[in-house]
Amino acid sequence: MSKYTTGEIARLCKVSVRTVQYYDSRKLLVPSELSEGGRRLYSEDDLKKMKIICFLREVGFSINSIGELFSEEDPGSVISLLLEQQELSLRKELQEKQTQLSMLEQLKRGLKGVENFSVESIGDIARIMESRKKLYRVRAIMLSLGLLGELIEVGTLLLGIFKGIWWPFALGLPFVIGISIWISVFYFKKVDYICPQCHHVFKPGFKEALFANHTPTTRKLRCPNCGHKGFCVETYSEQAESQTE
Amino acid sequence: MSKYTTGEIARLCKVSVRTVQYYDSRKLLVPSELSEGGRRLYSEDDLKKMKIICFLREVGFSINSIGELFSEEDPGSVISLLLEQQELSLRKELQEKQTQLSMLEQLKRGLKGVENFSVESIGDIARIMESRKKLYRVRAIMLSLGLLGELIEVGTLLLGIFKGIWWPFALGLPFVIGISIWISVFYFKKVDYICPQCHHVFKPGFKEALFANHTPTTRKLRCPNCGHKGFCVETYSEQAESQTE
DNA sequence: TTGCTCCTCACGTCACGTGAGGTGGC
DNA sequence: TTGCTCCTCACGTCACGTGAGGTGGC
Repeated sequence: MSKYTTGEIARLCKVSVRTVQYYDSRKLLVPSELSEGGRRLYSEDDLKKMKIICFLREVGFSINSIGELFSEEDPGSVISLLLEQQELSLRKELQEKQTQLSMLEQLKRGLKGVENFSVESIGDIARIMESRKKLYRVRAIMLSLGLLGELIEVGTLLLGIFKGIWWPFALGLPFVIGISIWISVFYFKKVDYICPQCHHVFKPGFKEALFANHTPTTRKLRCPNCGHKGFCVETYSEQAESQTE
Repeated sequence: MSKYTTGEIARLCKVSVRTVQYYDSRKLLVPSELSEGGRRLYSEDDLKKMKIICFLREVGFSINSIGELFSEEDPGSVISLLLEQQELSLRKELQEKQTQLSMLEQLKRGLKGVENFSVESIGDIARIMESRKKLYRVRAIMLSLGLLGELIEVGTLLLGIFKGIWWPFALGLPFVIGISIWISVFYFKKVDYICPQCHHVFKPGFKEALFANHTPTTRKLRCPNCGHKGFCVETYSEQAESQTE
């Protein structure tokens, strides 16, 4: 029966000598024999056990979990529980990494559009990213309301053309106009803008915002803080949030 | 100008008080003022900085990296490098988690097929999983050689039938038979079996293996260690590997 | 005065890595 | 005898968490 030294076990299992020693200190894999000089001597069974330990570590189990598994008199009852737990935690970590990666990508894309970078730009982008989700909801509400208006308008118009009944259209028109105005005001309330120059967050005048040159996510405004006039990125208004709370 | 206490900063950034204190000790976010009683007082700018720090931490940056970014006089030159590094490490971690998860799934599936579980069963499954990749290669070699044999046989046969030229077929036949035999021996050499009873890894006699009842990955054999006769799982032979090294 | 918040040590977590200084075994 | 391996402390890593014992501020 051949015996393995610490270094041999380490090499055979592709780990460091320190790891083998550490598993001894944690009572995970205590060598079955010690030489007269106090050196660890591992048996064939020890090697097998070490390989199982290393495999379980590769799958992500903690040393404590592996220890439990080996010390349990009925490992069959523990193993399935451990597997379920581990799968859950792995899925969670996977999800987390994916979220982090997508946030990183968004940050990268956001920084590409920044002309003169400063650390505050990161704060702007973080704010934009966070508010993006909230703005999606706001825009969804706007869109559905707008569609409702369209539906009423077209419906009553058809009713007038084909059936000669015009009073629903007459009644619907001011209603639809009302919805349109309400949508504009609602959106205006929910939205702030970030100055690309001084990173100040502000709400422009209603008139200025209404007639300003704009893209889907920016609007050309003058910053009330530094006076810079340029395309300011739209963001969810924090005040709007605290009002609803 | 309002000032924030440690607890307020913590609440606004959704971290613990300890974390805020820790960032102070790490010189990441030193409060801009101290009260007479020695309490930390944070300014509006401090809050903004803390939000940026928390955002970068959510993306997975280390405290050291964030510290570098803030202490650099030209952060623009550092940020893109940091972003690249972070993306690389995130992709690596993601890959790792995915590998772990798929290994866990394989382990779960493997354990379902085990009748009486013991910790050694994990070792068997680990061995099977590891050897699976290697066996794929072995089987690929066998398959391509087998196809070559088929091709020769069919080709020369057609040549005989349609052109009346039979000597290639006569010459090819023993060649193809030779290939077949060589394939069997080659495969036999590369493969060991695991006893489901005592987890002993062994190589059966060639004749026994040839005529034994089998499935694609198991074969009904008698274990030379414990005498148990049952379906043993095929695994890549470690000896075959050390011979080729 | 009473809660509540905050303060500073200082140790714990997790799985080892990294020396330092000494020794076993071929 | 000379390398090489192995031994045991003991501290470092990473980003905090968790008390303990004391105090500021409303």
